[in-house]
Amino acid sequence: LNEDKEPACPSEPGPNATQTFDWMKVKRNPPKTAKVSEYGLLGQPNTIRTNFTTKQLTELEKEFHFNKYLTRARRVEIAATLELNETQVKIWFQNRRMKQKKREKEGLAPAAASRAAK
Amino acid sequence: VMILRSRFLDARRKRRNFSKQATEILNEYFYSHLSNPYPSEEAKEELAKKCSITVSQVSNWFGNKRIRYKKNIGKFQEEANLYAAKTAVTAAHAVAAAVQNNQTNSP
DNA sequence: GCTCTATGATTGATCGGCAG
DNA sequence: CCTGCCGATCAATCATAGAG
Repeated sequence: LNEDKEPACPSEPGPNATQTFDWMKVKRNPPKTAKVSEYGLLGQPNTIRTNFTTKQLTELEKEFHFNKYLTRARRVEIAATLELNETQVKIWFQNRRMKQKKREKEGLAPAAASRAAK
Repeated sequence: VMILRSRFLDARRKRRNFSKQATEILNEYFYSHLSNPYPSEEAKEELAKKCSITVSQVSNWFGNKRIRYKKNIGKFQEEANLYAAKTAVTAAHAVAAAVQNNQTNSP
């Protein structure tokens, strides 16, 4: 189902200096958050980004305040309650921790920055 | 769908476009490093300071730039040539300065 | 003033590397 | 060998700023 394949790609030296470097070719594998069973095997189960519901996010957020890290048991419990994979719960906490760290960092730097700016 | 509207909670999304000067600096770096537009943490901090924005904003800018650039290289061709020429000039100046410095310091 | 595009930010998920 | 975490990044999307 993929029609990649550009008219020219290998060594296509454009007239100008702009070439096609490796980073431009990087392709991420599509999310495999699927549980390929259910519904007739069309080819496209869940290769898309999951949209968490407000309820799920609220619960996850609540749990995060309780514990920044999950135990295997807690993860299984939460995943079942919110109808998510253990992986999704795991990844959510991972991202949440990074977000937390980013905020703490951004929350302190401005003080020094505003000093010189203003 | 009703769930998606919860996005309104992001009041901080009241973004403000970066100054033209900041964008200029970011683009100069991007196009002069087009073979690998991934600034190190140190480079990001330096760019952030020069642009008067946060390091996160620099990261966001490069993230968006890289994705959008490769999504439609043709659309940025003009911009790419513009900055390529600009950096070529500054590079020439840098070389000239280096040469002169070399002559006066290492006889 | 409104429609359409450019752009900054957010976020679920991936990639590579490291530790256990 | 396998699993979780970190840091960085991707990729799609949201919401607004700005161009026409």
